[in-house]
Amino acid sequence: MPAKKPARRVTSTDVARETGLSRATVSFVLNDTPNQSIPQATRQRVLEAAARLGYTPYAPARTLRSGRSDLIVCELPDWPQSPTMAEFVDRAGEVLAEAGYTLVTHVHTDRPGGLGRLCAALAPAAVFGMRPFPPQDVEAMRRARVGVILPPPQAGSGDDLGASVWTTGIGRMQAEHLIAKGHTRIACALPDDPRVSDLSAGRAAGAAQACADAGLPAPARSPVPLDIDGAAGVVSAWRASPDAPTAVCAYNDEVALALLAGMRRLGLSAPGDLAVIGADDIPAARFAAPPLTTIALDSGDLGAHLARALLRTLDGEEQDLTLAPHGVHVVERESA
Amino acid sequence: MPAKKPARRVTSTDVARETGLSRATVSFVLNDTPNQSIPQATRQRVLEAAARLGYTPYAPARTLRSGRSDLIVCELPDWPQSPTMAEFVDRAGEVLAEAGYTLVTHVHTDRPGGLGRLCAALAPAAVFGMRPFPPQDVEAMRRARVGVILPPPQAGSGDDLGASVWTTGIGRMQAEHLIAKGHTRIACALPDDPRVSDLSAGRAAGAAQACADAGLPAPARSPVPLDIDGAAGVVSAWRASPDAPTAVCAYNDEVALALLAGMRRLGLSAPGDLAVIGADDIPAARFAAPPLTTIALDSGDLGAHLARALLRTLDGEEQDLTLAPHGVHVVERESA
DNA sequence: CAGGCGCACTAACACGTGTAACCTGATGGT
DNA sequence: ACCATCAGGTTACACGTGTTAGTGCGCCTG
Repeated sequence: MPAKKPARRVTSTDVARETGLSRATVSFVLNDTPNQSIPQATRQRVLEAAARLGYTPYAPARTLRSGRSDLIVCELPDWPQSPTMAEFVDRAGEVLAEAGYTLVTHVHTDRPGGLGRLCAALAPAAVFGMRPFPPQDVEAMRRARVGVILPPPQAGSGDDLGASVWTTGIGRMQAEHLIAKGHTRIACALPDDPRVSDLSAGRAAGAAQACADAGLPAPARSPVPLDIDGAAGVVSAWRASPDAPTAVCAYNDEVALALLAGMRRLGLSAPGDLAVIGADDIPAARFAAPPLTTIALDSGDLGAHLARALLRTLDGEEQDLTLAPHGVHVVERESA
Repeated sequence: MPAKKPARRVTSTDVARETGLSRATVSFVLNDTPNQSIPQATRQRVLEAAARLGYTPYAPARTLRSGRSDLIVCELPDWPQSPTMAEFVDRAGEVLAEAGYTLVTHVHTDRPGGLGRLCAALAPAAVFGMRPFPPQDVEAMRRARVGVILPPPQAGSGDDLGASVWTTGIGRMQAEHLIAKGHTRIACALPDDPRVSDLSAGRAAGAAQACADAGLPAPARSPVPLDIDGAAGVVSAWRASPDAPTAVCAYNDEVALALLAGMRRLGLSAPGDLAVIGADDIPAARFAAPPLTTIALDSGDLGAHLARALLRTLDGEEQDLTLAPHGVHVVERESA
């Protein structure tokens, strides 16, 4: 491997010259364009030359010509990413690759406009994420002629994609588990991180629905600081209140772990003094004291499912995107 | 907002027609090409029309013309991603954006070739990641004329980027902390996940270096299963061995949490019976019992630093990429 | 043997952009 | 009076690809 790089790109013109054919014929072979009669011998000759020269079609030119790129952008949340998330992206990418698309991800930043600039640079066929995009970015995507945007910008915050699976469904399942265990006074523990306020509100709303269905009072919502003393303070406040909750739905496993640590400091333990259920099933959950009961979802399946829905929408079918809560289930350990 | 979408892209021809100027003049204004005399009035007119029409230059065409794209790909590892990771990407993206580049990420998958296809589709200016790329992908990137690849493929696994900061440096600092606390018999706890075997080996090697520097015997390496019983088994085995370790460097916080849980099951506690130090400072670390001492690194700074090094390399400077361990430090809690 | 027809292939255009080269008046210097 | 210069533009080409509209040519058929 020489250090000098001539830096000359191998184009389809090169393989045309190599085979003595025209560039058009080469293109027909490489894309197996239908309604073209090309003898097997020629076909072989082209493929061989292409492989020998190491020809790779230049995507920008292809995109320019065809008007649409085969890229799909997935916006990753900046909240702590479980291995779950990697699996989600992995499976979604697999499904999309099968359909000829290429998946790239983009980590969300607080500065708005980043996603918009990205879409201007990529001209992707579709963009999807787990929560609604800021209007500024949506505008940029529209200008970049992005075909499909998920969740759709016009959907209210109540019935969009994020709400259906990652939020409402999870919160509901948390509360249902606690209710099945006999609890009647339930609280919701929310993080005080504003970045996830919409998500946490959604999960709490799901829990509230489950309580209403069971004829129970709506759960109180308390922000929980992510340090031991702060969490202990919240627990003390709960126990001092007139209708003290006996169980709590934590926004996620980290909030739940904070609560368990706070209880430990107060000499309390779960589930006896207070049952705690988390969400996401992060690896640390099983090592907590006591091991944390939580909600897991098979995000691999979810990713594949979502990707398929996206493909259908790209094909023009007006598709409703309310996802069935595929494989979301309770992982029962000891804390609830 | 009408439902009908004419789906016509706004091109620079449109703004030329709108202003009554030629397309070239428009281009000169929008890129403020030097050595062109354009009166302020015309300039204003163009900018205004561009804004009014919502013109966005079409990246594929621009890339095709200029030969180089402004994209840079960052391959994210599929190991559990701490918020740390998001911060790393965020800061790196910020620095690159200042220089006119756009950062996209791609989550690593086990199937090789994914990254290669991505590069063929994006034709990025550079690709960087945290560990060496498989040869198949490197070949694809070379064909796609990717300018800079980090870590460079020819570098051995000993001195590349990943080894310098994420592995050796961290392992060394773990061991140094334990040695400073008076420990002389140290063990290393490795995960049994093959995906991170190279990383964990690097961290263990760093710890071994520190021990050698202090004249201590090389630490034993034990794989730790990520469940309580398995971890407890490893701890028992250590204590039964003739030269039982008094402290252990865990590959990361999750392994450390597993060890703490295993010890708890055995009725042991840290740091009295066995000191445990983790790495990464995940949020759950501070909620462990006892709170976990660990190594944190300011990955925001690290990302910015790495991005700047990448930019220098793109500018042609032959840059050595051994990163100074920026802001890696011990977070001392109670477990060690 | 003229005409029609499928085969194998090619010439030429379009996509949207950046830029080098050229053009046209007006002005200034000698 | 004449050339040089310069402001303020425009024309034309290149980038690499996909695709439409042909173009010869051999073969079959009436």
